[in-house]
Amino acid sequence: MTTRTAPGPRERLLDAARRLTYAQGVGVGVDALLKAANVARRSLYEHFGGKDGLIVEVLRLTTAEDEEWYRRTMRAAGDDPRARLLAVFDGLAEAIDAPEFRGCRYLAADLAVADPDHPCHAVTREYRERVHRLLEEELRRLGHPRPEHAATQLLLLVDGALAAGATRPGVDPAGCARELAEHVLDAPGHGAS
Amino acid sequence: MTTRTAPGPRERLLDAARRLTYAQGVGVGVDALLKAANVARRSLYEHFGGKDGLIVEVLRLTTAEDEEWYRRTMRAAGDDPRARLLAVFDGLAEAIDAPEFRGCRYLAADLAVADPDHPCHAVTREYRERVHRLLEEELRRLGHPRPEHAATQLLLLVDGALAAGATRPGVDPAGCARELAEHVLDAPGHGAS
DNA sequence: AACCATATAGAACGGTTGATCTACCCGTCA
DNA sequence: TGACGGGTAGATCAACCGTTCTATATGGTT
Repeated sequence: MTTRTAPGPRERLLDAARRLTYAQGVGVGVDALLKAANVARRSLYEHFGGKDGLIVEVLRLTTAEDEEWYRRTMRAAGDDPRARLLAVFDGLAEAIDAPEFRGCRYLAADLAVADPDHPCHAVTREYRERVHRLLEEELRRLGHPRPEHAATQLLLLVDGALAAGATRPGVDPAGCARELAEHVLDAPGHGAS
Repeated sequence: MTTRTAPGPRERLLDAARRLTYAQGVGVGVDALLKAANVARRSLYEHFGGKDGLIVEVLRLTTAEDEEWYRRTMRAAGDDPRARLLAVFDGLAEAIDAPEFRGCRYLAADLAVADPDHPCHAVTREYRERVHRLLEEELRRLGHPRPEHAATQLLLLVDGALAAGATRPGVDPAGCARELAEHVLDAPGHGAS
């Protein structure tokens, strides 16, 4: 039963780690995490087995949230598949404009963790597959002739927008990506006059 | 005078750092760099003042090389601006296919170094501006109605392709990006029949 | 031959890392 | 009342971090 009480050490740790690993990368020190979460050292190792376990759990949590963000964003955009897909880029624009925006946390994690067998890569990979399927499904509803290919293109635009948003302040990457996304959606062949 | 003799400690360090910081990120240890370069500890601090100095110098070096790569790739593609711009994405496909490919080193550096005042950010930022100008100039030659905007879009496609190439093995991000790049180049209004 | 800049090799520094451990505190439930 | 699980606080550990140091070797110049 998950009643609404004061958050325990586990939740505090997850919340602090979500913020700190995004702001400073997965290289944050354990001490900083403990201090930010106001949690005893021991609790970390009891709940997550170590720093790596905490990081992977944070990724699991945020991927689930972000996937839900895609669903919510599209749901709020109505029924038209085209509008729903373009709404993703409008939402992206907002996210990039946020002062704490620092790029895609999953790309950052993948680039920062050199070991290809580290469990965090499996989490990020599955997340991308889920988003890809989400987009693909919507493209199918739109009647797109190549939904899988187009989904890959949209995902590339999302990644590009997040990267540009993190590295080129002052431009409007989401807007740029949105224009290109329109070209993706307007592929010939799905004759929905 | 820079005759062709056996590479000194400085060059060996730069070469080792270029490889290791790309393979393992800028978080590589000094010991690993020294061992890979077969260089005495002291040489690092005499030549670069410290690890940060070495890293920044590596970024300066590789950005110069990569900018030259853009020029060379476009030069080899002939005179037609359109072919020259699309050739960039063909070259990207090759780079992504290379076994040692691990994404964009500059994006990785920007995401890994949290301190916004770290000198490495200035290097990467200037690099992106230079590439942007390169693309913009070519778009101008093409007679594109919005060369600056289109250059931003092409850069976004490049970043997206590099990101997707690093995180989604099996797909062909450069090919996807190339298709979208064609849409960018085909913007209406530059009446080149 | 003497000198000097430039290497190398490696000890040692203080600080920090992630992880383990002991000691204690407190609310719950038997 | 008493035991116990879960939390805190903090000492402690080995390992590693980037840096500085001394001592020594090498190669070219005067």
